[in-house]
Amino acid sequence: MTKNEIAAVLEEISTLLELKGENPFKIRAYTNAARSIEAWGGSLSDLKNEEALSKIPGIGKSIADKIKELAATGSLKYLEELRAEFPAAILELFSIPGLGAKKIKALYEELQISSIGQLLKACETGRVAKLPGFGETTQAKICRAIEERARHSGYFQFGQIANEAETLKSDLAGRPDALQAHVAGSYRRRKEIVHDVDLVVATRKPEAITKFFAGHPLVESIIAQGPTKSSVRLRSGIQCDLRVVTVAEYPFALAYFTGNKEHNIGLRSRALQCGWTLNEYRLAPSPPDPKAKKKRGTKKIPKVRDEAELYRALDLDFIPPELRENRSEFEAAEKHSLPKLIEKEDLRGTFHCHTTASDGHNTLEEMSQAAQTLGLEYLGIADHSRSSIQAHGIDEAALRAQIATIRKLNKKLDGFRLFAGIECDILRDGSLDFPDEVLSQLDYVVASVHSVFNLSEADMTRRVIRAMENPFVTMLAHPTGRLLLKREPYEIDISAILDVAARTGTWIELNAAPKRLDLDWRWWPRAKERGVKCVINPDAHRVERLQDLWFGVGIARKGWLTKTDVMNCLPLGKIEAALRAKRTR
DNA sequence: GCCGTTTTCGGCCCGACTGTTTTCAGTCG
Repeated sequence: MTKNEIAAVLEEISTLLELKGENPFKIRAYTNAARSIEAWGGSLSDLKNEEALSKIPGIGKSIADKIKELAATGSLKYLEELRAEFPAAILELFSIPGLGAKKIKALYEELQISSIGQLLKACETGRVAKLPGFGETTQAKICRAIEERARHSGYFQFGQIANEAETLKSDLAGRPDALQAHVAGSYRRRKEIVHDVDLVVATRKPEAITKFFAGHPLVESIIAQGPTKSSVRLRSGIQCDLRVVTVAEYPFALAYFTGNKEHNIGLRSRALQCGWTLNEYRLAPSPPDPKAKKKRGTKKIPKVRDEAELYRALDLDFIPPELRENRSEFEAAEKHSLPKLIEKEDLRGTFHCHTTASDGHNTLEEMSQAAQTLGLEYLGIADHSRSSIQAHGIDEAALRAQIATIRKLNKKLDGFRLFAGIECDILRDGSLDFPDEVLSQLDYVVASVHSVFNLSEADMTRRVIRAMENPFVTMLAHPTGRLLLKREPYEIDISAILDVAARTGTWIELNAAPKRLDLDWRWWPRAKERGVKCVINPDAHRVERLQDLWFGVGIARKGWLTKTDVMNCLPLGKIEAALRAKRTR
């Protein structure tokens, strides 16, 4: 049972309690616990440990017991009992926008509807519209939502919607009536998966901005539209919300809609301690609470013109959006110990790229040229090794030829350097796809798993560790093999992998391809603690995809990394020494 | 069900929008 599966169970309990009409705060306690587990950086084995469990915020005795039962047995009696009270398919009704617990309960109790199929039928025969609290409009909306649902899942990789988000932002910012415009929400926090795009615009003419937004060519349909808030569906299928505020309200709205929710609660409670209330529009004096035994503070409310001043007002250093996940950023901001996060400009080169020699779409020369255009000082070429048949892996002869070409090209290059590497398959038993004699000819080796994903956690961990113990292995690529929204990570003990990385000096890749973003940002603070070095690689199979490095930097920032944590921030002169040093450790 | 520099009991974020109502409940973020 993985961390995310446990979170999913807590989420399901919360939904079932909602259907039962339980105490809303109890329901929220389960949702909070689920989110808390998801966001938590620890490993699964810690979940069996009572002390570690009780340190996770939002988890008390009752939920801790349930998690222990889940971790130990893989099932939970309490959940089974709850499930028995409703038909299994009823939960899928929650995926229809506009349907919540109350409406689903009514549909179930009045019309015995417990699946999307039954719901569609009932809408088509007009029975839904006759229920109290429903109507013709609601019925038609449900029909449309069911059709919409068939077209997309509602979840998107960050990279899939980045273009739309940036286009809308710059088009809105370009309006003469827009005084400020920004993308907020999970996109701004650089979450790997987003399910909507939030935009905030400051203006004196809300109607003009709203009208422009609703008529934008990227907008496919309008979901809701009011004086300050509009929701639309974009062509990609993602929902996009626009909030229109005044200039004075803008910093509050931007912070509020950037979130995340737990971070906002943290900000609000800090405001309360000062005797203020914080919402998406302003800081205001807290209304007197007749029940309060003692008076709260009544500090004078300072002027707030931007987000930094908002954080300052709450006695905090500015917290970069990527860190706003309620994972100890408040403590660090209070103690002035937030790290100076890595910036895009800090990257000097990168190591994991493919060419037409294996399954890439551009030649060595084209990739080299593109890297120089991006302003990089070096580029490592790591084509697939011979066992990766599906990726046209190269054999020893082709590899030797590529090494020779790279050495020759380097003689012509000035102020830029190509490194000869390989993305070497880690075979089933943890041995590598080429013998050491071949690997020793290269400048570096990227080791990765591309086959036999279904080993047990112990076997997979042993396999990867064996590869990492080879001194010629410079870095471990995409350590969990996940493909976001497509393929689950294979079972592997990342905590153990990080220990071995620390011991052997093996760099761990942050694969910047938006479908991977692996190793996950939640692990990086732990990696850093143990002195493990990161390398941000685009895994580019064509020149355009070198730009994925940008996504990698976002995730590295989210993992609290600075430029000293990331090997490819080293300039050319130092990276060569670092590559050599890795082999002679 | 969780939590505590005000607390072991009594709080727990709250505003926007929609649709069905005729002053508000439900949903969403």
